[in-house]
Amino acid sequence: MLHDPPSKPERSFEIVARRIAAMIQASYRIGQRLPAERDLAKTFGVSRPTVREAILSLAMAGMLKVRSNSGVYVISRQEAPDVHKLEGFGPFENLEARQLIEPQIAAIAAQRGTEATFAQLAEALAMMRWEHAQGREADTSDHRFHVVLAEATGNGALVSICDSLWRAQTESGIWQEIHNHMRMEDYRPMWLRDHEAIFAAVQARNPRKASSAMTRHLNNIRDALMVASKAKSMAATKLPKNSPRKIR
Amino acid sequence: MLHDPPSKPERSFEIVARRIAAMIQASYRIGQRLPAERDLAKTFGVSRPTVREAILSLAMAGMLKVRSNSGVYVISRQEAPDVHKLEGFGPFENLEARQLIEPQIAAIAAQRGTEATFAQLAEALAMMRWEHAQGREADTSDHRFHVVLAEATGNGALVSICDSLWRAQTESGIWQEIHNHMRMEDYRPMWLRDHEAIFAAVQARNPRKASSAMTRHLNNIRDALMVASKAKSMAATKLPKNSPRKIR
DNA sequence: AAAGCCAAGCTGGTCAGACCAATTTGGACT
DNA sequence: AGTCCAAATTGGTCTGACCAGCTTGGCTTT
Repeated sequence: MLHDPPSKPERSFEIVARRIAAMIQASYRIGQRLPAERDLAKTFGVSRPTVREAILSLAMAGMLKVRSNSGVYVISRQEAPDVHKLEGFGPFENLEARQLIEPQIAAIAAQRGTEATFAQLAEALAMMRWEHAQGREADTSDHRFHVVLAEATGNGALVSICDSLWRAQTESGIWQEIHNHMRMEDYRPMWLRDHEAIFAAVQARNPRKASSAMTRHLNNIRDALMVASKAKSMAATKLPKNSPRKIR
Repeated sequence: MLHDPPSKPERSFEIVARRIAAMIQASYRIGQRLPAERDLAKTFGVSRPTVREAILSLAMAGMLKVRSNSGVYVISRQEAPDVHKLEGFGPFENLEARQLIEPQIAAIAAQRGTEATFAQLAEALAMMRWEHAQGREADTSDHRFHVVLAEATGNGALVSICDSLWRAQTESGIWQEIHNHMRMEDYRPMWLRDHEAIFAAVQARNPRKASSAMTRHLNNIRDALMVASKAKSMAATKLPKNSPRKIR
């Protein structure tokens, strides 16, 4: 009851999309037509609108092609960015990998970044401030900031890795648990300052500063994570239940 | 703009999506909430499912963020340029990522490696020599060598990344093509020397030497790749006749 | 018998209305 | 003034229906 599903309220079309993707990878060839929407709906036990949303998402991911009044066809057997499946590692392992890679990404971004890059980074920062002002976690903007930085390298492999690591970290149950046991408000100014420093260094086209700013940021995350991890284990031993929940 | 007026039955959600995007760029700020789906449907004179599909497409494009039971929020004023439709990246992008990561993996392996690590690396090297003696490509042993090195870091995330990058590289069609256009025999002694140097540095627990040995190795791969890539493109343009075509 | 033609049926595209669950909000109560 | 609860709001999903273009199979015509 306490620990059953703090789970992800996943939209059902996402589940259906994954099942369709799996079905295709298992037994469909390129160019082949999928069953009709109505049949898929019956197969998966959902309504047609849900199936339509799943198909649309896969079409946008470049996996399917919808031809009106004809059918849905497979145009690629691999779903876009699931190249790296990083699951089952602790947040500390994940963080170490980020510490290895992201400072260098920041350095390259400082060299190769364009005005468009800076604009997108500034956008992410603006959104982060807004989310913080709302008293909300800035997960979306944080994700976007790091991915945009990776995109600035022009290297799709690095984008994919950075994206995977970020997702794996925030989706880890431990990470979520920890967020419940610490006052994130105390850290938000630091997160914001970290990102602003990275942005400034990148925009100034200073690779070394960008790299060290990113290193500092990730070190701060690691420190916070260690504090929280310790607090959590202590709380687990001393507080059986009824710990004051933060609003999420 | 869209020079296809006659027979382009555009799906209505695409029209709605464009209108929403225009609306946002005209008068919305980041973080701001959009009107409710029902209101948008009324505004644009379409049904709610159509609005939902439009919102979903913009969400997948990284422009909007949907929060259940709360609303739809602007996270970027511009549509993210084909982030999700990476058609797979070239071998050079892949190699650059490896150049960023693997030297550091080697350095960490030199610090944390155990006797078991050294034994497995030596095994991989022995296999490599044997495969070369057989006149075969040493892909299996090469793969194993790099993965074992990553495993020596004790970080599962790094193992996964290293493994993914290696697979993506060798599985890329371009990589395979190139192998057909160059005499790999000429390079094998170099590959072997490279790996032996890495192994020696790791076993000597010298992180700096391990890192630079790995860098040298990857630089050699890059050079060979460039030579082969050039040779291939020249062969394609200048030698229509008598080029040893592979049967496809 | 072969060629062409047309209607019935699939299939995606869209619409309308309804209910649910989670979030938000505002007022009532303490 | 602070707390707490219930109603309103909002996205999530379902049902069932109708439309328009493509497909197919049978039928007519040559």
